[in-house]
Amino acid sequence: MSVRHNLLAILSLGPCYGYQLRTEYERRTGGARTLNVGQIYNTLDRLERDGLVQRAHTDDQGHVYYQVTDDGRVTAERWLHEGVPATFDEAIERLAMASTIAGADAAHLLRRHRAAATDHLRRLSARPASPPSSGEELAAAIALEARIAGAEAELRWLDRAEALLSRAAHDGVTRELPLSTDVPKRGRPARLTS
Amino acid sequence: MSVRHNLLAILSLGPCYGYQLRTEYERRTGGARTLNVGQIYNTLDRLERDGLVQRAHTDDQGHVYYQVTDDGRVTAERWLHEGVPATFDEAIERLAMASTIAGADAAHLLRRHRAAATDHLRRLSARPASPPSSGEELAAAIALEARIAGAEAELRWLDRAEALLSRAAHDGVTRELPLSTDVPKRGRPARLTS
DNA sequence: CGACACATGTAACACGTTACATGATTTG
DNA sequence: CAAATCATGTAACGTGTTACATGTGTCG
Repeated sequence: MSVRHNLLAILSLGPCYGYQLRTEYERRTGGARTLNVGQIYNTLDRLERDGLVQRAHTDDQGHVYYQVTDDGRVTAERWLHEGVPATFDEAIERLAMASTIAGADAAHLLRRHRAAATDHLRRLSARPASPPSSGEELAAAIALEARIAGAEAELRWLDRAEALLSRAAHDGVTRELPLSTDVPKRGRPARLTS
Repeated sequence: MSVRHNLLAILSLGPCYGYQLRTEYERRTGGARTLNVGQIYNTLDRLERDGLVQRAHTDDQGHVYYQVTDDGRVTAERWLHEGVPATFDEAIERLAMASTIAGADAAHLLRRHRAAATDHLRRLSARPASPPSSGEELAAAIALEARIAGAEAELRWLDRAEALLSRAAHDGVTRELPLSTDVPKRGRPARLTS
């Protein structure tokens, strides 16, 4: 449910065509993942099937634009702001995407994530840490430590992210990224002359 | 590729029937995830299709046993010991499973994980941390910090896991879990008389 | 012209998830 | 008998991944 929601969130900024979504996706996720182009068209078909996006116009260069429906806008909004991310990875995606979206309350989202992560960590730490006395308990202890370390990491990351956000605000950095306006040029790229 | 490999690793300990695999899976992963039974049969079919397991005998109670093929044994072995887990989650699964398997060199696996994680963290930290001056850089910085925090968590977890393993060895805890021998009883469970 | 990036799409497949059907067995 | 668990399976669906086909426009 990740690519799907990310694309929907981008489309909520305005109509895009498929190839463009790939660029926007990478800009807004720190270039962590690169999307196979085919998957974009796949996902657009599925979003359309579910009534979250519609085909819009085709421009004079043949770009096929899609736009969110009302349903899609609500869904994107909910994905960004409601509920609690189930995994660290999902939290990252949501916050990175939210930080680039005008109107998204990244600071609020961050606080909600932190509350959830704190709670999660508290629950994990609640169990008594008597040393494992069987192979089964040992495996469980190893897995439990992993979840604890993950929750701790999430909290530390949220602190650093908050610092980044407030520093950026202080420096007057405009957080929100509008859809890119520079039109990619087709054809073989000019040779680098460095 | 996770359920698949875990089931294969369990089967490399000896023939199992489907429902049994569910129990073994949960014992060996700290009960983190509970598997829908249907998925077991699904996965067994796919493993059989790929020549990694075979149907074996059916016992007098109707339990349908599966056993690994030679290919399957090699694949399980490789999954546990070769290569480097791509994600934190995969590292957890592998180490927890390996810790319960006789003949698996958990300590060796752990050292390899640590080397990979150290390297990964070093690469992530290499980039200059000049404060982001655009929304795009901000998103990238947030994502990067997440990856760094995750890598740090993995290292800390590996330290704790190593401590758990060596403490268990010192305490004489038998790490390896053989396939459970207690036969589950069918039928409605006896009422708790606490 | 040939290489290469932009651009759209199709088809097949992998894995995971869930709902459902079916039946045996044991307890209350 | 009714309820609950053990146990096997089937069918459908969702997302992600990849390979492939096709075509356009530009640079060298």
